[in-house]
Amino acid sequence: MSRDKEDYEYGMVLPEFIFDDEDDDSKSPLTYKERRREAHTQAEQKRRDAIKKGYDSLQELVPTCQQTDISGYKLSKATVLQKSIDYIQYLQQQKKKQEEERNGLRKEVVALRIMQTNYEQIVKAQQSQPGHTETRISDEVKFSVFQFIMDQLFTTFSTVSVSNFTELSAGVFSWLEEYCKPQTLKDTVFQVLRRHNTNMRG
DNA sequence: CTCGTTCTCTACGATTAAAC
DNA sequence: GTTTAATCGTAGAGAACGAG
Repeated sequence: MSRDKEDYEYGMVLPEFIFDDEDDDSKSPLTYKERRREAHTQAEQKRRDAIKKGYDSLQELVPTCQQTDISGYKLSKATVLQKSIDYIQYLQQQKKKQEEERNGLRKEVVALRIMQTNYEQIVKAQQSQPGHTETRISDEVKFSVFQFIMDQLFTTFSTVSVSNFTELSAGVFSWLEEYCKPQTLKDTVFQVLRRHNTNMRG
């Protein structure tokens, strides 16, 4: 491979084949310099095509870039880049939000599992109490008990003032204290059960 | 390691087309 | 008519890489 000294001044891009016929100018009408220039032009074109392809792919990927602008013209490269940046930032925000939501739900699941375990233990303890016998209580009796309790609560609640929130919350607290005590509710239940038994006998 | 070759990037001027 | 953005061809610098 022999080249003129002046050729080195360009320090340019060329595939090996360009130099193949260097010693025989009759094969090509183009000078060495011209051939180098053409090859470089081609390479540059190829590079620009790759960049263009990259912009096109980006535009296809980003939903906000998929439509052309109002006038119907293709979005500028700067716009494609800016919209892509905006979209990536939006996705990052979404991801963060979803992660927070997921963590919240996980905590909720843990709390609910603890509650479930507690309730299961309560049920288990009640079932294993000495003297406990499983007796079937009819839906009719259950409904009477429920109805009686609710009637009584409703009657007593009617004394609570609901004219504004302050009075309502104050009223609710004293109402709970007075009418929703376990002992009171227990008495109510016994009362209705007794009445039910009397009716059955009579 | 040096040298030659190839690849990649930047810069610049010219041109074109759309927007203002 | 001017401005702006995109595209093209060209030149040159430097990194990357393989051969010797």
